[in-house]
Amino acid sequence: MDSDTSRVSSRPSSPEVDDIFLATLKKSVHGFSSAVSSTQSDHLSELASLHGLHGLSEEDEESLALRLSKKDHKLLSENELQTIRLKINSRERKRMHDLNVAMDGLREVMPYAHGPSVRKLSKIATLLLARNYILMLSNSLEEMKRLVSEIYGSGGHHGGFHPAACGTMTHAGPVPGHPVVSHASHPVVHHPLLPPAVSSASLSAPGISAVTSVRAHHGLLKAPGAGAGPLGSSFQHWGVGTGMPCPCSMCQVPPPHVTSMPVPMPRLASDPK
DNA sequence: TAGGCCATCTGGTCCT
DNA sequence: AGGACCAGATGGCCTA
Repeated sequence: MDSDTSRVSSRPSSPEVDDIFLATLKKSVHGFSSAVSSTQSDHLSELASLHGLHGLSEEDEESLALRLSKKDHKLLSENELQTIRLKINSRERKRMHDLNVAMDGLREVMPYAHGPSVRKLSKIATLLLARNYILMLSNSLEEMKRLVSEIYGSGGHHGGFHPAACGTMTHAGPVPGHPVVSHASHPVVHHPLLPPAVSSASLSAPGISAVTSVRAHHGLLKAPGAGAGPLGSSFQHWGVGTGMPCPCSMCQVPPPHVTSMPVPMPRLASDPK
């Protein structure tokens, strides 16, 4: 959708239907259906009359157009077909709009600078960043588990720790040095998922420089370091104050299986594509 | 002006 | 059969 706020305002992802319809008509005049002499309602009303239907509302006419048999479709004029096409287009727009909403939701939870002065991540950058973020969090979790095992033994026993102690530790908030610290509420951060060139230096630059840098380094987003993950093995996970991992069960959730390669989305049926 | 990003349209394919 | 999904084409907007 939009790559910056100015484009958000000037190019909404869901333009008014009237505008779209007018644009479509305008395109039709220059396109395949150049003879637009009467309204779609007129044509559908005529067709409805053929089917013994009268006094149709606009919605009725639209649904009628969609329920017509193939035989009826052959009888449709270009305008009726265009009405159906508009309906299909509308659905597609809605689908893409929903996709963009989901993409915005993903951007919101990404550890990246947000705000009116910062350009939105592009879709591809958002997806690549999300992937690296997930990999990084998975690696962090693995590291946590490893340290817990080292400290409390292989049995994973909590020892003298009481769950109440959890509230005073990592659950209270992001620990300095932890990747989560560079979250949306911190506009200027050292970005854990990006190469140094696009981390603190780039993000601290005003305006578009941040994402411009991201775009200039797309390739770097694609390949997290093998084994060490996006952050490398030297990443510091634990609180500076306590230096102790949280031993509670929440911190020991089995990590998801992480692969170093993108996992293809499952397509339910056999898809030759 | 070229390139990047995006929204939209469109036709094809798959699924329910 | 209708809707969802997908990918290619197209054109607009913006930035360097």
